[in-house]
Amino acid sequence: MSDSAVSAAPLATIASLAQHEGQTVTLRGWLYNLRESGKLLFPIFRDGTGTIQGIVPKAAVPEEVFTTIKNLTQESSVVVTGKVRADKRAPSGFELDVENIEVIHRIPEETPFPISLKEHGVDFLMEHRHLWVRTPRQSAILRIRATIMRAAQEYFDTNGFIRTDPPILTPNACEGTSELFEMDYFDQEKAYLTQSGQLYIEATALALGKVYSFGPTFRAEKSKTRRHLTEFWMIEPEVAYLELDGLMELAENFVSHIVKRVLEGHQADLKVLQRDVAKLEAIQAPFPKISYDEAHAMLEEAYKKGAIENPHTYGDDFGSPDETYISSQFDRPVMVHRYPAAVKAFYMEPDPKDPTKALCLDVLAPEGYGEIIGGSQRVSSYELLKSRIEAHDLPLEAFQWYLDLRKYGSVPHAGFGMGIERVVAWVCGLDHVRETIPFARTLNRIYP
RNA sequence: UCCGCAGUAGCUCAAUGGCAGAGCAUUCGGCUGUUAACCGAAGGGUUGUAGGUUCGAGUCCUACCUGCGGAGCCA
Repeated sequence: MSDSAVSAAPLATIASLAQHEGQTVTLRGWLYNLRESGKLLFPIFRDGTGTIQGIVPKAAVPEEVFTTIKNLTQESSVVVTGKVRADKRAPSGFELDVENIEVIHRIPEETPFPISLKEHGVDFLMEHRHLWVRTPRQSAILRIRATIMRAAQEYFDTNGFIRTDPPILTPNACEGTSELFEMDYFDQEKAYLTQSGQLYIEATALALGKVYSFGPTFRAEKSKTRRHLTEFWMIEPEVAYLELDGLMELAENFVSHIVKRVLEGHQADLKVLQRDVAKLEAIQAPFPKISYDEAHAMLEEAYKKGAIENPHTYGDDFGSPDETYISSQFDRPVMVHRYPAAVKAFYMEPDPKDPTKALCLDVLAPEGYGEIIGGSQRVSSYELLKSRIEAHDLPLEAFQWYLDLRKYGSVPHAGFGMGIERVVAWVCGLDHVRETIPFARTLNRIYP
């Protein structure tokens, strides 16, 4: 096991082994699992890009190499040298004929790696999230998350948007509704963690035309559902002179682009997740668009057929089961627009054709995943906005700067926010958003 | 906050009010094509906490703690 022998072969990653068929390469990673059959060992290695099974016949390697591998423990870190060989029996199509190994850190058997290959409960896994992320499934999700974030930014960056990041510490509620995380801001003041950058990017949109923000947002709501985190990432475009129709077009092109990028780069990961790829391939703009009234009619029909448990009251927002039903009726995301203004935020522009409705949209992901995007055209009239702020009992002083935007060259403008974790959950086919972020923050967990 | 469910070996789970068990993990032994390998053996327990009922409680009752699922709210 000389170091020179180990380092002599060129470095490779497991994901790129197809390019190294027949060559001897060096992999740097960890032991994922070890099976043995007498004088034959089958160590499976992982390196963050994938997994590969090594083959170690006792007769083919020095005694010391065989013994070292035979005594390895799960998740011990190793540098392995071996020859890449195509093999039909291997799930990835390739195997590694191990020639040499260097153990970087061997986990003692008294303290085995806690996460075995067998089934575990949610609480145990979340308690060991720092180790859980090593498993193939979790790694696949995190790689797809990275692509979704990159594709989202790429779409805006290549379409003339300027990224302008709003503050994370804010002086007041953006919408005056959700619960906020509060903290002391030096001596006299309170500060709050942002729940949306929207109001701030309305300001930068009027400066730069097309902008977006991307960062973490915080909600102190005591929600405990598969769709909620207390800390989540949101990407929000805001565009001057954009109206509702244009906003819907932006949303469908944006979402289609993201799904396309995942399909291009993550076939292997989607396979690990056992995702039905055909369902993702159907995600192409344009998306179906229905009004709140039409959605309400669908729900009435569904209730008559017994497809949903409770009737939907006209005028109310849609509940979680309502959204799930509506979205499950389409093979691509459905855009629901023009909700009753009364149930929506104060800053949404009323529909000139029916002022009781707001020029807003929700995008509901298919397969019952529910809302991934919420957005609207914003009130552009100073007087209307001022009266709305007052009607919602919001402190006028705090919104003075926001009102200024309507005082100096106000224009129609619109934007939306997309929750990254919900998109990851949908694209990966997961049943809970806690697996979509490296370290989820939920109502009952802030560790690890 | 409300409704429902659950806490037993490191993990996943059994156990009619009557001796606390299995699989995996760990250790030892066997096996040259295994795919969460398999076969044999060993070690491993204050049954979430505090009370109560009972001859006897993992099991029944009360309170609390922790977690899970759902609702509301939202992305």
